[in-house]
Amino acid sequence: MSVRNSLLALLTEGPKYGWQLRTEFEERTGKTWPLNIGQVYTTLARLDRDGFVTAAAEVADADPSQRHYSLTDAGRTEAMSWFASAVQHESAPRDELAIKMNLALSLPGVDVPGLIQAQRVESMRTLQSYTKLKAAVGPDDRAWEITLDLLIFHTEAEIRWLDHCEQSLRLRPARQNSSTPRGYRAPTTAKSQR
Amino acid sequence: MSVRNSLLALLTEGPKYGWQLRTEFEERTGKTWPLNIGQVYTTLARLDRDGFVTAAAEVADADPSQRHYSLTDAGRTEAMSWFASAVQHESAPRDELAIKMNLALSLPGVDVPGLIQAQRVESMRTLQSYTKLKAAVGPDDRAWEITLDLLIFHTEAEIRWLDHCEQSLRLRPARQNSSTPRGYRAPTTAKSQR
DNA sequence: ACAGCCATGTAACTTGTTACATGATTTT
DNA sequence: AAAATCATGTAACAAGTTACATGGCTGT
Repeated sequence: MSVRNSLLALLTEGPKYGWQLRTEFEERTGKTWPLNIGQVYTTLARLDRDGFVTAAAEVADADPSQRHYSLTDAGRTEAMSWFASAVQHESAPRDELAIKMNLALSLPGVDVPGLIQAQRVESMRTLQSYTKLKAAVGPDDRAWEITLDLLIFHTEAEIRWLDHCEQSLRLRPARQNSSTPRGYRAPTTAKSQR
Repeated sequence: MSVRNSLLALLTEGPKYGWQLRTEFEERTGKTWPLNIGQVYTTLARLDRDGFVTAAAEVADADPSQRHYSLTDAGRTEAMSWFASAVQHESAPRDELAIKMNLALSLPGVDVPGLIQAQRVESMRTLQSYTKLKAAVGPDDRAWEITLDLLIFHTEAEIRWLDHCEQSLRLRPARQNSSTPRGYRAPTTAKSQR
């Protein structure tokens, strides 16, 4: 929903056209997340379909090649409620790293220490690149600065967690999979279950 | 790709059927992310289409109502390379909270301190629920435990970041939007620009 | 008999995303 | 004249997700 909501948010300032929305989105988020121009148009079309925006007929001094969109009442409400509501993390998108780690620990033959090390190398590389970028941020560019801060905080948390996992693994090595599947419809001929 | 990769990973242990895949996924990830059974079947169908799994013809002692799938060579390669590669965070999915904060700061009329406070309340509520859950984890359930640890680390990082933003805001309040859009095709009749 | 779980699958939809086609204007 | 930038849009696909339909088996 990020792109969708972002376009609605930008349109609270007044009618804007597709190319402009992309430029403003990228500028205001510190150029962290490039936005494909095609996606702007598909998203605008869907917002139009859903009644959140309409093509603005009259915009003063507008280039005729620019198609401006403006918020409907429903669109304005939607944008406001986005800002008013907190981002949920409980029923959040599946965390790929956590899932991977869990499965790696429960499957035989996966090199868990290797996985941890590879991920740590990658995360530290990422963290360093953020740190370098942050040192080069201009004094006025708060967007870029706080975005980098969040990314840094998250990456640091991830690295701490990797250390944590490694230590847990040292104390209690991964079992070679003795889990007995439960809860399935047992074959009538009892035996099986590897 | 999380669901897709997880199913491939689980199938490295041998042929399994849809319902079993759902149960094992949920058990091995600490029941953190419920997996709709329908999604298992749609994902399996797509994996089949893409040549990563095939319907396993012969599984000993199998209930005829259970349709087992097994990995193809391509599927096994895919699963292995998932474990071998690090999760990328640089070109990562757009962080909704960072985007929201940036837009809120750059738009007039958004109650940024209110937004921060609402998010903090939510994040602290989430953190507390994780902490309570962690206290109740059984000694054997490493999956659940490390998953909770990651969620806790991430949530703590987020709260610290919210504090950080608030302080930045105190030092340097949000401007009432004096940004002049640049880089667009200027209307021939110079003037405009709101 | 009926509820509930095990088990399969399909249809439909959402958001994100890219590749492609088209053309005007501006700069080199 | 060619290249870059501004500007629009469509087609098509990936992945996630839910709602619905269907049926067998198990326990009360």
